[in-house]
Amino acid sequence: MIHKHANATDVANLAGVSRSAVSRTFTEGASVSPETRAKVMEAAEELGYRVNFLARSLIRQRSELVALVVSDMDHSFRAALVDLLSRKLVAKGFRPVLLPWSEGDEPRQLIDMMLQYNLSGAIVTSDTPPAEIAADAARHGVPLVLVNKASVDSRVAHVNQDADAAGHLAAMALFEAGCQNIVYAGQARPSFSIDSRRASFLMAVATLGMTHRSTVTGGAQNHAGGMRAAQAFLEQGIAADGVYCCNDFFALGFLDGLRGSGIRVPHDLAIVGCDDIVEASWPAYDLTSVRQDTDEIAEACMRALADRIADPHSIAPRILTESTLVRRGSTARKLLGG
Amino acid sequence: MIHKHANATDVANLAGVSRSAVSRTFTEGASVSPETRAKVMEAAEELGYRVNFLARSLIRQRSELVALVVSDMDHSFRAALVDLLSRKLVAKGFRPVLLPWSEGDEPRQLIDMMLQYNLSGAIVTSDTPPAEIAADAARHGVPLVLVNKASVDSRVAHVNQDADAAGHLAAMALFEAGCQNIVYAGQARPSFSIDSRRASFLMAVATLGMTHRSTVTGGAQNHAGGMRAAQAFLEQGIAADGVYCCNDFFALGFLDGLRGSGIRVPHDLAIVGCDDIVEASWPAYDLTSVRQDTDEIAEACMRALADRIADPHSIAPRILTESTLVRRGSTARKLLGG
DNA sequence: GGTGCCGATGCACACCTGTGCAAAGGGTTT
DNA sequence: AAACCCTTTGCACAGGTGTGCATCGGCACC
Repeated sequence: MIHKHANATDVANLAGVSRSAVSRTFTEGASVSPETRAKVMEAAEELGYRVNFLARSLIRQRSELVALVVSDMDHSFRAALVDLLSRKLVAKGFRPVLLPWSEGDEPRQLIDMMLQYNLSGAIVTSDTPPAEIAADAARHGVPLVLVNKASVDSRVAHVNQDADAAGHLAAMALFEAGCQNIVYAGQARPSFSIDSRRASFLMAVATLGMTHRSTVTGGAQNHAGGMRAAQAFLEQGIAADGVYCCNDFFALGFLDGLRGSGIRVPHDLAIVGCDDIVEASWPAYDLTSVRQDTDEIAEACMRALADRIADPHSIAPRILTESTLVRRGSTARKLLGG
Repeated sequence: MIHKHANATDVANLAGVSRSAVSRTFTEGASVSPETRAKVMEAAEELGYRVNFLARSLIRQRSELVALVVSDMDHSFRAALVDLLSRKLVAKGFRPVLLPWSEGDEPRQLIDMMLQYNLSGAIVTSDTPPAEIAADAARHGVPLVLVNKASVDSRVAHVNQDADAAGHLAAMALFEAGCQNIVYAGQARPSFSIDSRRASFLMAVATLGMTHRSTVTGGAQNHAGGMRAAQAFLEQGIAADGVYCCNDFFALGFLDGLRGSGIRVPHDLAIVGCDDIVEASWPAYDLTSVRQDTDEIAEACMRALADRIADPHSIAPRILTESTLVRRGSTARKLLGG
């Protein structure tokens, strides 16, 4: 048998109070006497009453929904971040709406959603820069948090990896491993987070007295791209003893691309990645990596979102997240006495 | 400047028609003359009008929101499935609300959501069986689709891997590799999808004349669990030439756990996993696997959901998804002339 | 006892849309 | 010309809730 879902009016009738009393019972900070609240709660329990959030959101002009815009979810760094973000959002009473993003998608979809659902906010971890989205969000007063993206609007919050520190850590790892001739491996297509890490890495390489020999690219920033980059590296016969890859996924592909070539890691070639995804720690790879703490990033997103919701018109925060170096076998040359 | 979001009434005034005409213009299958529709569209464009889905959902008693309940999103099979599901849902006009699920979470959260947001439906890919959820969903007429879970209610749709076929394929892969003495490796905690695959695998092992030597376990069904299982396998000195792992993530850990032990894969020991996650194809592992086609699963979920929405009171469909064997190096013993 | 204050309560409006119903209008058939 | 049908349109109600405002009752204080 299908129960018709109970109304606030139904509860009010059963409890012998006005509907306002019911509403106030379920509204934080409203003024209700303990006795009325008790009566209401009892009646609500009996009827299985639940506040209708659609109606609540309609009148409050704000829903508990938060858009989670994400591309490349098959990348485990992204998957881990989405997992953490959705957990933290739910813990705070929000509802994350997952909006998968593909290269070349119309930004209209997100803008539509912001208005159609009175979103509480949106968190964007996609790599393609949706400039219009930022402007529209700001114009309509929808809190927006961008992760690892170039800053586009002073009313939009940003959570970015400290690219300078990250690039420096990567260079330092290769330096400590005794490297002199460095190769940077990454994708061809420009991307804000990747490009800024690359710039600061190259600067640190120079500062530490190492030489940037060459840059190899390999299509997308994933495993296949890394394999292709390794192939290019081998074919060009570049004389290098250290490689920094744009991210871990790519670095794992690079390592796989070297298999069977006779080049030994780390003895002949030290390798460093970025992100510290879980696969980097697996024995088959044992990859040294510049760790991005997904928990810290997610936490920063929550802070930024709360800030925007509390005061949407103030200047938006820009939070820098720290990176740490996780030393593993792929840069252990010195320890091996090489 | 913050635009007050335009009303249907605003659009009606600007277009010189009634509000009903505006509503009908944006309602599929409603009766509006082409001229009125044109006038309305023009006015809507000018005001940047968008239908408020909260109000629409409120009156239609049904929102476009679909709950996506998922645990272990750090498992790349799950991440890939969630990615596909959310893409397909969005393509059909739904909005996936991500509800991360942890072992031991209260099912109340999902039930609340079903009623508070007038969900169009829910897709559950979590492993822990929320029996109450199924009953409540059926009682309130909310379409529910369970993926790889035991059947709990005839009004709930199921999308399950054909476990018999999958178990048979795994056994066949080991048989073709020339194996005789088989070990099953998996987690200790019971799980419907894993357990049913195990049962049919063991039956096929017997049918093909091979011997099930032993079962080793290793905590959770992830990489760490696989490594621990390999350790146990080595310590117990089990005489086996073939291993079937409960899933790929676990199998990769098992392979990593064997490194340095002197056991060569596939020469001394053939290994088969299940799921065919992307990492299985990486050269470092080159794992033979029983493939679960995530696209087929996601497509089946969409069909099941559509079926439930169209006719919530009919008997729910049970869709079996096919598995295929992806042969790779970890069972290539015969080809090597071993 | 009168006055002022404060918390609790109910009324009524607002949030924004979909749709049944009746009416209107135009075209076709008898 | 009347009768009929079909498409289009507007009115008004429904969906379920939050909250400002006025009212009311009780309590403290002078």
